Amino acid sequence: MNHWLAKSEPETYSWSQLVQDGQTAWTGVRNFQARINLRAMKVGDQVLFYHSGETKDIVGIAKVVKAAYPDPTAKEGDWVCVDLAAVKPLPNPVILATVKADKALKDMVLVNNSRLSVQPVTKAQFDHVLKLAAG
DNA sequence: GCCAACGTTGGC
DNA sequence: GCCAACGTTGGC
Repeated sequence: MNHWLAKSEPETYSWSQLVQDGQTAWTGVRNFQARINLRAMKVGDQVLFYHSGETKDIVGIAKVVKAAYPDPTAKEGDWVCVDLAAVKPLPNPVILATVKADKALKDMVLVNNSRLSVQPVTKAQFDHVLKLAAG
């Protein structure tokens, strides 16, 4: 199983929206690097849900419920999306400053390339974030 | 509100 | 095919 981090501005699509919807099509990704990651996603992979902008924190865990398929919102170009479902919120959201300050997470893509909207996360990083979130 | 980082576009 | 200019994103 692989682990990922998906980024969204709360104003655009928030974690609470995902919880309310149960699951959603993760559309609108128009970035080559992110597309590679989308295509590598398998059903059952776990995804950290990160809010950029106001709060800048990892707030919940989602999972892939449908692997990459053509993005219906793409007018042109070979873009894909996946379906994500909410799994559970983190007991304590992990803010970006905490991630940055933690040596175990210094290689996270979130730290080094925060603009990438779909990022790979190692199992060690994933587990560490969960540990931080547990308090 | 500013600026750094990154991606994309367009002229050559 | 290179690179400058520009637009966008996101952290501060």
